[in-house]
Amino acid sequence: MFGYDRLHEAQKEAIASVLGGRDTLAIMPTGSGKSAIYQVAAMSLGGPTVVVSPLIALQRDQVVALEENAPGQAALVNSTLRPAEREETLEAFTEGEVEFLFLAPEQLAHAETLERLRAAGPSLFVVDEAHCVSEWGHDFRPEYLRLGAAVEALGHPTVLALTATAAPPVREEIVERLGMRGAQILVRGFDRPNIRLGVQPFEDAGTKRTALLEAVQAAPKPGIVYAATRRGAEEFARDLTERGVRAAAYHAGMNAPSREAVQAAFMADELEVIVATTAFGMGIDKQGVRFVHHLDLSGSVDAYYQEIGRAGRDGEPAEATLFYTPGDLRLRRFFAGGTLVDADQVGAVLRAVREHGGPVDPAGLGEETGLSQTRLLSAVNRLEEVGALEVLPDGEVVAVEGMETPEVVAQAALAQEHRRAYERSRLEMMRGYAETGGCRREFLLSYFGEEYHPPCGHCDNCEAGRVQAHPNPDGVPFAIGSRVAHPTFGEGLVMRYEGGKVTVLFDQQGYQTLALPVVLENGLLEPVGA
DNA sequence: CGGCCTATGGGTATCCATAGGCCGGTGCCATACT
Repeated sequence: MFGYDRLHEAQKEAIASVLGGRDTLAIMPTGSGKSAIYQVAAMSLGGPTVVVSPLIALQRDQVVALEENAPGQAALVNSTLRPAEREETLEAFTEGEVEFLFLAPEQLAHAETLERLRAAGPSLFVVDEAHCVSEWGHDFRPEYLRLGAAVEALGHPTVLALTATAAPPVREEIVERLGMRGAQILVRGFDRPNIRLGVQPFEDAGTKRTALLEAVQAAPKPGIVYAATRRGAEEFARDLTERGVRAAAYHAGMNAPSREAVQAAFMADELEVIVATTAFGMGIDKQGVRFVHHLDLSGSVDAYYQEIGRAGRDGEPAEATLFYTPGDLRLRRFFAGGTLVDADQVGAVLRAVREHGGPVDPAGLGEETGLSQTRLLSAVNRLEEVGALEVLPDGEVVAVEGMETPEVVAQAALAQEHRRAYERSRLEMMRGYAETGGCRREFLLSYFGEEYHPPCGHCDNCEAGRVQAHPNPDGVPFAIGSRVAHPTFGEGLVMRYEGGKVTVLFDQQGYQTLALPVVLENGLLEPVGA
């Protein structure tokens, strides 16, 4: 029906899991046929399917793809529709005339829309690009944190979450926030052996920039350069053009037609190099990208791996080099700070909600509390996390009875502190990648919880002969993947060993790297559980 | 968080030192206007 000759094992396993009624999280690389999983599962199940997708462009791509093999079976609902079209689409879905309905999480904030989806009796709820729950939900697109409530409101159809990249804590959060029950987690194919990994360290930004300009000029193309800021992307694209490279910038500050034109030109090989902020990439499946270089480091290893994963999709040799100066960390530290709300602001929001009595739309509390929309949502999310507020499916909030204000505010502040610590620790892991003397592939794969025995022979450190064969696994005091407890950081998961240090992913504080002699001398880590 | 820019004060140097403010990434949606 969808034009596939056969399915590979991972797809079959995921489909079988969904058809068995199990909530399923499938982590598989782009191009491995994640769409086939939900398409085949959806057609084999009785009821219709709701697909949550973060970008309108992705929703359109999916509908176009389905239109070829299952005409009339897919539709989308978003803000670009006229009221009459929207009405017609929802009607068709409720009547069972359409199998697939694509929408962004924000759509589920309408009580009426949610009710009509419920009336359709969906049997499958798909969350595409599911890492957005964890990456975007906290401050940027808070509706991502409400998807679990929407699933409940729809009568808990089977949940299928799909993503290409998710480290263990991100997986955990997806499962928890979506309210997945007895979740089956399937992980496939993280290693991309054809991508050569490297880092080029520099003392100052100017020298680094010139070196990257020269590297791009000399490199086989097409390729992608990631920059941290819009201005940085534009200036770098301009300098490449002056050097005779067909290059253009891509970022969210450009108007829609320019963005589309740049992307189309890159896809059609009219452009050799695209210089982009993080705005570029989701849904891009271009085969012959020969390099993904970074002018500035990414905010996390998760983001970095996703970005370099756009190289070498054809399996042919490709390069991923990070051009690094320690000063790059500055801007990332700022971003990792997130939207800060202090205890007073959290308290003000809680009081405003209580004074209101019944359910209230938090967006309307701006005047009473004197806070911006972003801060309001941030405060609401923190209060929800500590159980002081309940967020209804339509986004309105009610105060939970019987909670002491000072206690709640202190807890919410602590929750925010943990979130910050986690974000900071993720950035520290990115710095760890930039500064490691070990096998870079082993570093990346262990970050994602995959066992790998270095040397890989295809990263700068391995090529320079700096990497020793893997230390005897029996020689380490705590097995990789085992749980340990620390007197101040609490419990965590042992991630990796390198150069006399051990990295532990703590549940509350995130990634911490500890000096092994100190740990052993002072008995700082204790094994936990069986 | 910290580099960069501008304003200010001191004081008369073909301006310097310092303080303070500004800026920086990702997209949905609703609303007002042409």
